[in-house]
Amino acid sequence: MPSIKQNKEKKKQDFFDKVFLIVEKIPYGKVTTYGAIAEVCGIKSSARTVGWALNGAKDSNLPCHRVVNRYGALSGKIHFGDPNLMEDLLRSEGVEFNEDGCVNLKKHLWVPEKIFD
DNA sequence: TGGATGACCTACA
DNA sequence: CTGTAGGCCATCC
Repeated sequence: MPSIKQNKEKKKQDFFDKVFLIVEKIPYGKVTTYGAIAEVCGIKSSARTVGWALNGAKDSNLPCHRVVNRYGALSGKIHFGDPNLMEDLLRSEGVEFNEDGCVNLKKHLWVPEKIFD
């Protein structure tokens, strides 16, 4: 029986590709959230999967340091190798932090466009 | 095929 | 506020 399994391979590549494109579009001095990316990717209910995608993105040239959680906390800083690297990069871009070490989403939150509309 | 993992989010006590 | 629980989707073994 004929099977078209190659379509499956393409799908996962598509998902990663979406996340890569969005993160790559994050402007200077701005940050976005996993939920926002997930929504644009079409998996709004699974911000978790977005983080997983970034897990592979950290090996890429993507500014993963501009991706934070809902509260603006640097939840993924540990995966940068140096926990201080993420904060230092954002501060270097003019991003402000709160006492809790969270990004001031009020001023630096950036929502990606639905490029897949 | 299915359990385990993951840089999350929301809700409830 | 903290802890617990469920969900959600993709990947690995």
